[in-house]
Amino acid sequence: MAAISGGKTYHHGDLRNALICAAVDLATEGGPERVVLREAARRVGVSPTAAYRHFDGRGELLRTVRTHARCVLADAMERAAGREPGADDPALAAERRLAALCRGYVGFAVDQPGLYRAAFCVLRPDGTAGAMPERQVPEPEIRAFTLLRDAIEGLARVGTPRPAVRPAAGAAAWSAVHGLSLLLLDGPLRRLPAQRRNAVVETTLAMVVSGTRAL
Amino acid sequence: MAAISGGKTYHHGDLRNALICAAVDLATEGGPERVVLREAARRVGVSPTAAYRHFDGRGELLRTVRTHARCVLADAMERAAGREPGADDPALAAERRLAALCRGYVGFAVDQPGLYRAAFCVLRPDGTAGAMPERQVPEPEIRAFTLLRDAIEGLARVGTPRPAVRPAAGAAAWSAVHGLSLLLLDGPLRRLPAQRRNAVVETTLAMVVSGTRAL
DNA sequence: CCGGAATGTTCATGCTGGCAACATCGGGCA
DNA sequence: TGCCCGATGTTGCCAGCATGAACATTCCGG
Repeated sequence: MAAISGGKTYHHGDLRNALICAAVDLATEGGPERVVLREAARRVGVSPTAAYRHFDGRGELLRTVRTHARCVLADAMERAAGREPGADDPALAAERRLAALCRGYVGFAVDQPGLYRAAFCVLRPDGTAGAMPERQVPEPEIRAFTLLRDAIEGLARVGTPRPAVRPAAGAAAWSAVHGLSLLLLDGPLRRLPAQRRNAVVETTLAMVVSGTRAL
Repeated sequence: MAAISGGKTYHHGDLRNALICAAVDLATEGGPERVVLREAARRVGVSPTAAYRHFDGRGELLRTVRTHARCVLADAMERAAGREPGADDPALAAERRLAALCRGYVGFAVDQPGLYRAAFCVLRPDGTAGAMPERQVPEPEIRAFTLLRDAIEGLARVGTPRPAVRPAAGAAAWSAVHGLSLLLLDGPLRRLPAQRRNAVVETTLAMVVSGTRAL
């Protein structure tokens, strides 16, 4: 992250990484719209156009930040689930794990609003608004989603009365925590005092868990 | 919306409204970030700075668009609920109404992605990132939310076993449909074929309805 | 040791938001 | 009736941003 020598050389040596770090910092501070090529370059101490040697443009840089943010989010969820004490009843344990993952999700969003928003910012493919499906890269799986889906599957496996696992159940749970996070961040639930906020989170989690069970 | 005479006069006569219309069109086409003062002015055929006579700046214009979009969203929800056939069983009717409202919500988001995103875009208060709580205008109630909350209250009133209506239940339901909408629009559920998308919507609705009942 | 490929820099273009000074119109008041 | 002032638009200007072209420097492999 930091260059070894203090002596400034013409070549930075690790510009790409340095730019990513700066951009992540920017996103952390002010969300995706704050991720600005010139500012990232400025912080690294390099001319703006230098970034073009390593990224196609602002979009590419933002995409990289987004990938990083998604990764950090999933890590936070796993950590939250890891802290959850086990339970003798496997069904209870599965429920607790799902709830813990969701809590981790929302907690990350609240603690790191900028990064969270960057994790799900929309990225215009490019200026050409034409047809051309071209790059049909299926887009790497988002680990946060995988975690939720697996937790729900686990819930279905041990649950009583062992509900059929609907393929869309993961998306439903994800919708709830995602929407909740955004409403808490920029939405109308923004200024909720911590106490009330917690109540909303727990209510939503209850809805998700029992709603999933009933699917 | 349109000026009566074709003859261009120095004074537009209804610039504020014309700008709002143009801005709404822009939002419809490309979401809130597309709402650009200069472009709106250009479409109306007026100089950019003229807009400053009617709006404090881009933020004000966007805020107006947002208000409009929220209103249109609520209208769409009410229309969707109105189309829903009644039921003899009041509990069933209440459930149907809630589901219909939710379907209207998501349907609007999918049909009008730009407007929907504008309806919930985040608006930096102003450049001054200082303290100064100042304008504590409690922000007008969002009708879409009110509709959901009332529907849930209605559900609780006639439901069996008549669950206590949790104050946060509305927020939970809102979270689900909001998150679902965003995941469908820009999120990873973007490219879902209509059939699969419908399945996800219905599953989420089922989760909301039964999850709310279990609260 | 040297020349090409990487990597950075400067310069230029075109977009945006925003401010100040100036121009024009139109309605109310003497 | 006529005139003046405020509302409304305009031109000019500046700063910040994305992006591309042409040029400079450095590093590394043959």
